Amino acid sequence: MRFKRELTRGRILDASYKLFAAKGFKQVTMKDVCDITHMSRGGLYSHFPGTASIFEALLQQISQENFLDIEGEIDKGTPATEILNSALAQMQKEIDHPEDSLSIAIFEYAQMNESEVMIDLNRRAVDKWAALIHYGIKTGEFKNVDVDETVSLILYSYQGLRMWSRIIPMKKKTPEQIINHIKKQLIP
Amino acid sequence: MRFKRELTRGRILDASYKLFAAKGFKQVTMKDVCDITHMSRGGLYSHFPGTASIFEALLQQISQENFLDIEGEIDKGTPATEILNSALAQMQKEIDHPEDSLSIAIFEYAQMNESEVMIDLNRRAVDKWAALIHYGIKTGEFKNVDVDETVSLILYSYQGLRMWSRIIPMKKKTPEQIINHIKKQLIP
Amino acid sequence: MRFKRELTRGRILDASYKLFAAKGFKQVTMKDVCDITHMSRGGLYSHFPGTASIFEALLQQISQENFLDIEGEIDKGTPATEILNSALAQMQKEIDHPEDSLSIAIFEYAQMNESEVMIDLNRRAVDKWAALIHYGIKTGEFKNVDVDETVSLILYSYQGLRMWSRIIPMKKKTPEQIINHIKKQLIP
Amino acid sequence: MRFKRELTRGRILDASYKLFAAKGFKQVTMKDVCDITHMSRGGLYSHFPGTASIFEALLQQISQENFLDIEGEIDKGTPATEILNSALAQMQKEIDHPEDSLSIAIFEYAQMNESEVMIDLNRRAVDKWAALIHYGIKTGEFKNVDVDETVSLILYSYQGLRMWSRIIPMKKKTPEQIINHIKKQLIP
DNA sequence: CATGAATGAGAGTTCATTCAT
DNA sequence: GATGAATGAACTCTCATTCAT
Repeated sequence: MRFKRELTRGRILDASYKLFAAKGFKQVTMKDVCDITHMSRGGLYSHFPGTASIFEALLQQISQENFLDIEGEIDKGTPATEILNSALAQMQKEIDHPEDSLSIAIFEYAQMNESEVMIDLNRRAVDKWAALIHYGIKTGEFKNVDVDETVSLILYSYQGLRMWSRIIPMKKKTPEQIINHIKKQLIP
Repeated sequence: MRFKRELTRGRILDASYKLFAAKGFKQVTMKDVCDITHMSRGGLYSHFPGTASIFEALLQQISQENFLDIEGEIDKGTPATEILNSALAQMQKEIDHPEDSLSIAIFEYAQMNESEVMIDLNRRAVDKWAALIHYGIKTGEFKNVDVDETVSLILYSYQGLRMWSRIIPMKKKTPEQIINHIKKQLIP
Repeated sequence: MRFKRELTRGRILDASYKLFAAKGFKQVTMKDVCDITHMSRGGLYSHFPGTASIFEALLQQISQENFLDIEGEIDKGTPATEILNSALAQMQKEIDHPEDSLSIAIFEYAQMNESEVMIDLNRRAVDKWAALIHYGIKTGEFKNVDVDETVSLILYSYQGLRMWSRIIPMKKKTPEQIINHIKKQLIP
Repeated sequence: MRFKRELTRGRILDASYKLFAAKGFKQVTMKDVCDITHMSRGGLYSHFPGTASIFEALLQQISQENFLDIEGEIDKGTPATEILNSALAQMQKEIDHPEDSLSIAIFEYAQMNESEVMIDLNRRAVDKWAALIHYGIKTGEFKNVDVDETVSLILYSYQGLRMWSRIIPMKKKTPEQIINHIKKQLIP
């Protein structure tokens, strides 16, 4: 039965991903999840004691899927420019399809839960980007920029973009401009 | 009695500003507003039919208060550098005191209401910054940057900063770095 | 409106007295009270935040109604024997009509709430009976019994009686026997 | 397999005894029993269809264990005083350790189930004590008291004591006083 | 107009009980 | 038989909203 339990759990997570992506964190109720999964109240509660718990499981899953393994690529010796392009492409993709991303839900969740999770996620993102830039500078592919400053610039302009792209219609070229700007900072 | 009505309205708006700043938009209930204003349910409803309505009145008020009248300063011939510094200082102030700002509430409100308000606010911000940068370029104070790109950079990195500063503890120098970066883009 | 509020409150208390007397404390839900008072959920909750709160109000009321003012009678100089007879008659009445009494509900409530209320009620009962017996001894109406022991005997056999009379059919003479026993202890 | 079934049944009864003693009857759920016995829902249900059924089995068991076999002792010719002392000692023990006893659970159960069980238990207790007192009177060890009255006094003051000792902190000497009182009634 | 009592919809949560495996 | 996943009923509690006074 272990197996069936895992299956249901997976089904719940998949379904609620869609809910959270569409509605953010607070707006999703256990009833919503019941409805979308066609499960009963009690059944759902036996898997997760609340939406926060479901969301945390999703965060776990996401952070393990590890969108782009920058450190791994560095170790493999992939050129910094190539890694940068992949990472930026991924960013662009998320901004272009904001409805598929948990960004807003994560933000709302973070607001309500003084959890270390966000601090952790942030720190890991900072570390990744810092590693990439250091690496690019060392290989001579990147300009000798202020690493901290550049990382901040990348992360926060990205966050700003991806959150507001959910709110206001954004010209297609806007994220491209930001991404270009970042490239110009780094690539000679 | 027109006058008294306006007073009460003002009292409601002042009180709810605090609520929205502290709790965001969705989390504020009409009951909260009743409690904080010591008004009766019916009384409050006779002024505003719901929290959205209160919030819209606040947005109105804010956009009229017009934090920095960039166009006005340009007309007065204030040096572009000086206007820039004021504008950036204001940004920094808001980021340093995120608990006083409606940023998150605005964001939440925008998410739930496909309202033109956000688009409008955004367009006006874009226009202001574009005007400033054009002006600075014309007066020779600013470098000949890509205006659109620079405006996007400023606005979205600012949004990213001010929203995430509510969520994760941010090093004091982080906003300074972003602001410095912006200055470096513009000022030779 | 103060007046109406008090009226409703009284209505709720009257109705829930019946419920608690019939079903004990735990078994009564807010829904039961809604049903019996024909009030809505929210309306009821605006008066009392839960069954415990209603019950506490009832206890308050009861302890103020002050079934028999033993101290008062002593001050008035009523003969001890007469006071004793009244007090015992009252006990008998409660045991004969157990369905009208909150005894079981009080017991259940006490079990769930480490409240001082029970300790208080108990202490007051002890004090009353002790005062009466001391008084009777002083006036020479009562035998020179061990006051503490007699009070314990009275109170606990009474409690035992009134609780078990709810559970098992009790011969009419059983409480009479106990009461007679008590009288024999005290009256020469 | 008959054997294993009995074992499991015993395990369930032992575990639920603790639950009932700690929480009373109503407060114990089938879930609690599952948890404490580490059994599955279905497994438990295949033994007992509900908490009432478990409790009834416990009552059965208890009444068979026959805490003190008064009739047996009488038949053996044990002196009435000795039997009385044992019986009272047992009472005192239960009052001193109310947390080990089902008293409250029994009471709650009786309230909810118009069952003959309580009437039976009560009748048997009455019979035992009556037999003992008659025996003591016959052997000349006890005074020639009113048997019915004395039995009522013993049983109900005992019930009162043991139930209220769960609710209010009771002075150690209180049960001793009651027990002494009983002894004084019987022993010249 | 203001008041605040009352309504009722709906979210959260817990369990007794069933049933496919 | 045993298992434990799932169901669904029942309860608690909170608010937006209405309406008699």
